Amino acid sequence: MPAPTKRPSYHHGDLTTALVREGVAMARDGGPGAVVLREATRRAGVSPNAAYRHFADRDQLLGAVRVEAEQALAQAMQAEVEAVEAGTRGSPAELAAARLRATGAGYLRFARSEPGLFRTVFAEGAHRTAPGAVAPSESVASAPLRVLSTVVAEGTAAGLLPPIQDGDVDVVAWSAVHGLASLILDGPLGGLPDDATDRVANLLLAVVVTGLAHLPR
Amino acid sequence: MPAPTKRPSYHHGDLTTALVREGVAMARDGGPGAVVLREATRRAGVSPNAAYRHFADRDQLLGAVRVEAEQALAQAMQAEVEAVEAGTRGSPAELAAARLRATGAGYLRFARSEPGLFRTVFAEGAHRTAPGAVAPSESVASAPLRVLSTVVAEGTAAGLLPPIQDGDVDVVAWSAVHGLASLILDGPLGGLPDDATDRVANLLLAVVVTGLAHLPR
DNA sequence: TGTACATCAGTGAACGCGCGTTCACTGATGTAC
DNA sequence: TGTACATCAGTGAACGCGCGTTCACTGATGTAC
Repeated sequence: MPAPTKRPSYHHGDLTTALVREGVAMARDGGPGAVVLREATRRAGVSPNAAYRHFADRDQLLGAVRVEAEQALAQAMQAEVEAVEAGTRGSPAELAAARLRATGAGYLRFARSEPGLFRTVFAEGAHRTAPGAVAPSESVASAPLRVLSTVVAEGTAAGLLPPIQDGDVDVVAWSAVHGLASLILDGPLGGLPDDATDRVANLLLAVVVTGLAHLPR
Repeated sequence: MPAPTKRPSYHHGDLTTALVREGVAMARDGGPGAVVLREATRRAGVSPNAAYRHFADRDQLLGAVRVEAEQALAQAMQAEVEAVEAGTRGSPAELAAARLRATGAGYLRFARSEPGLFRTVFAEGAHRTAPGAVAPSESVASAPLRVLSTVVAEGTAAGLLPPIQDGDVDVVAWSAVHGLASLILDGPLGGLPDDATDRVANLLLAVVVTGLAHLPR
């Protein structure tokens, strides 16, 4: 581990960015609990209380880290979706199905390759809202949800998915992959070998897309 | 809050049981993080270190609490499954489908009504296993998984579910409901009004059962 | 271009927190004879 | 039935931990005139 590089002047320059960057590094290694304010300042080569010029408290720093993690997740999903585009084949509905599966596959890939960041997205208290708050489809959606919603909208337009209450399909699809990710990361599926995990993931994606497509209309 | 009742003798009598009971109460109120060893002894009217005659450390106490939570979850699922039995109607496959949906509904009901206990079942580190550990279907299954597996086996026998790799259907079904539960408890769906949650839950259960039933064989 | 001064971004030292856990000890219990 | 003694289940006091956070302060910067 490199010693914190001496900064040239008394002022850091961009401590806000530096603290978030160090926070993301900690989250990547150890999840949300590992995002420790004092450690972030240490790594940035600054005294602990310097952080309070930039964040009201530790929770606000964690919030900023969470946003980064969320964007990384969205990018992983988007990348997987766009990979489908390449070999365009089949009917619009078939393409839409492939893209929907890819969205889920990207989600699962990210959860498995970046467990710390994934857990950070769902850090305790991060989503605590007052009862009766607006549904996700009605509020400003998070970046990952926006990726999913777009793909779902295309699937609906292509006739693959049923034209039901806006947002419901998103929640169903999201739940399925999120559950598998959770059971792998923090549940009894953690010890599953990679090939079994892949097999189950593919089955899950197939079941959800098939189930949505075959729903009574 | 009642003061700890004076116990008649120097010896407690059944401190192990008492500590687990208090631990469960704390978990119910605040999840796994709220299971505090010192507080458990306080409530049992005993000095903190007395706990160490019964548990090696705090983690072992939490483990005992987790087992209780797991059994409560299994009971909630089982109760919902058995409620279906009452009005027997339709083909064996239709009955099996109803029972499978009931299993999921019980899971979701428990997660929503006992969030603290539900979170405790999946407490951090609870399921941490060495890589390459056995799959859940091969190991001694947890009580909730046993309930699910039984219902899935019936569904397979009834021809509702595809005869694929043993355990895979369980994981798919489990993932779906677990994901919704997680998104509600710790994710962005927390603020959803009850009726919307119910609607989405029913949709999810329908999609999974439909998807499994319509899978290419 | 130079200076006065408000403002901003750091420092250094210290707190309190409440926990899990350990040490050396004592009161109560049950069993062998 | 009584006593000696090993064993078990509690007590009381104390540690160290590392954190988040606050206080009073100082060095650096930029703007008005």
